[in-house]
Amino acid sequence: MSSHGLTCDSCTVRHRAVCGALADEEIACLNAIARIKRFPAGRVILRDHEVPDYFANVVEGVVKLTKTLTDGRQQIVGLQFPSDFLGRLFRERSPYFAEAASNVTLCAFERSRFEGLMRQFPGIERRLFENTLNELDAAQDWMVLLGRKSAAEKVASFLLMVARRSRQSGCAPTDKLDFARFDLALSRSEIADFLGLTIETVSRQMTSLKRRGFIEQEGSRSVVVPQLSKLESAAEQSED
Amino acid sequence: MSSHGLTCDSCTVRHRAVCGALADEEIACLNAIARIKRFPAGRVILRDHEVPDYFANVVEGVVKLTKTLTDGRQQIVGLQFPSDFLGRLFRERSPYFAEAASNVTLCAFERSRFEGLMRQFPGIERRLFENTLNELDAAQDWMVLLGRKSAAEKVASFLLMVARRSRQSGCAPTDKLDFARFDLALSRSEIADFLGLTIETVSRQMTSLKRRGFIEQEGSRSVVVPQLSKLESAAEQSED
DNA sequence: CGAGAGGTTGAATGTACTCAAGCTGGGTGG
DNA sequence: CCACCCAGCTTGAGTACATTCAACCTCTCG
Repeated sequence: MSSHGLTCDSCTVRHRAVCGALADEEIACLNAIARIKRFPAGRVILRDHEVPDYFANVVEGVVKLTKTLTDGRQQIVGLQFPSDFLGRLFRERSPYFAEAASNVTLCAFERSRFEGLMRQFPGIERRLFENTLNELDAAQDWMVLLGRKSAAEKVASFLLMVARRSRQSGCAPTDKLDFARFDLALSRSEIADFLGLTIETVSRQMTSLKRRGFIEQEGSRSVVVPQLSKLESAAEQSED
Repeated sequence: MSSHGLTCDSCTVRHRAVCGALADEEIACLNAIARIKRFPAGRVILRDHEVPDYFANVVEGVVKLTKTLTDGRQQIVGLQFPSDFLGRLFRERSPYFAEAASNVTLCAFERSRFEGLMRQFPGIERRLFENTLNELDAAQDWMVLLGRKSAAEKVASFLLMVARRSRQSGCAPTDKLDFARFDLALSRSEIADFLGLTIETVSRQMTSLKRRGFIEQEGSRSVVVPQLSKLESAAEQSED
C-alpha cells in the first residue's frame, strides 16, 4: 500500500473496520494483499449477478447498494459508509448492484486470498459476522420506515441517519451534541430511491422541514440541524 | 431430549437447521443442552429490549418478528419458519419482538452453554453466519417490496413466498412443480403488518387475485395456486 | 450567454387509507 | 338443536396522501 501513499497506520477507518479486531501481525498480512481502488461519483462498482473478484472496506465516500425491478423501479437496499465492508461472502454472485454515490476510496482484497486469511485468522470472520448482524438490524429498522412511516417521517429519519453516520465518521466534530451540520452524498433522486418515494415528494418534505425550522439549508446538498432532538420527534423513532 | 419424545435422529429440520453442518459428535453435544419448548399461537416468545436466556431453532410453526413505533404502528421484520434460527448473537438485548404466529415448537439452547459450544465448534458459528447473510438478502428483497411495489404486487409476492417456504418444508409435496396448496399461518392483520398495508387493502387484493384466477380459496386461510408462474408475473419478481 | 442537469413548486390524478356497515364461521348457552 | 355472540374478514363510500405531469427555477459548465 506504500505505493499509493496510504498505510494502515494512518488509515482513518482502521479501528472501526474489520481490521479493528486484528493483532498487528494479522493486520500486516491483510495489508500485504490490500489494494487501494478509487471510483468517481456515479461509477459502477459491482453489477448484480456478477462475480466480483474482490472484497473491500470503504475508506472514503459512500457506496449505494440497489435492487431494480424488471420495469426499472429502483430501491436502495443499503448505504455503505467509511469503515463498512463491501462484498457478499459465501456466494459467488452479488445479490445487489453497487455504485459510488460520491467519490469513493476502497481498500480491496483479492477474493481467494482474503478467504485464505479468513480461514487463517478466525477473528476476521467473527468481526464480519458481527458486522452482518448489525447490517441486518439496520435493514429491519429500515423495513419499519419503508412499511409504516409517512413521507415526512421518512425524510426526517433519513436526515437523522446521515447526521449520525457523518458524525461518527468524524466529518464535523462538533462539541454541541444536539447540533449537526453535514453535506448530503445523495441526490434527491437517490434519496427518493432510498425512502421509497418520488423526488418531488422528497423535495416537498425538505422544504416543509425547512419551513418548520427543523433544518436549514445552504444550497440543496448542505444541511444544518439546529436541534437533533427536535428532528428525532419528527422522525417518530422507536429504535434503541 | 428423549424426555419429550423428540430426538435429533427423527428431527424434521435436522438437515436444514444449524445442526445440518455438524458431525455426529457435535450434534450429540448440542442435543445434550437442547430443550423443547412449545408456544400456542399468539403467545409472546421474546419481548424487545429483553435479555433472552436461550437461542433456538424453530422446529414447527411460524414465528413473527415485529417492531413497533411509539404510536403503535407495527411492522413485521421477519418470519421464522421451521429450521430457522431464533435469537440475536453478540447482543444482550433482542432488537425485535418475537411472537408465535401459529402453534410453535422450538428446540432451545441455554444461552451461555450454546455460546460455549460455538467457541468449541467453529462449524456452528460458520453456519449461523451463512444463515444471517441469507436473512440479510431476504430483508433486502423485502425492502424492495415495501418501498417500490403496489398493493397487488405485495400480496402476490407474499403468497409466492409462503408457497415456496411451505413447499421446502415439505408440507404439501406435490409432484406438479407449478402448482401449490397451503394454509396461511398469518391472519389478514398480520399479513398487513408484513406488507406495510391495512387489512382492508390486503382483503381487497386477495379477492382481486381470486377474481382474476391467480388463486383459489377454501375459507380465508387456505390457498390454492394453480399456476405459480402466473402468480410470479403478478408479483413482478426481479430476484434470482 | 446559452444549454442542460438537478431541484422546486403547482395542479390534477390515483392508490391506498379511513370509517362504517355487513358478512361468515366457530363457539357458547338456553 | 337453534339462537346468539364475537372475532376475523369482506365490501362499500368518501378522503387523504403521495404520485404524475408540467412548468419553472437555479446552478454549473462550456
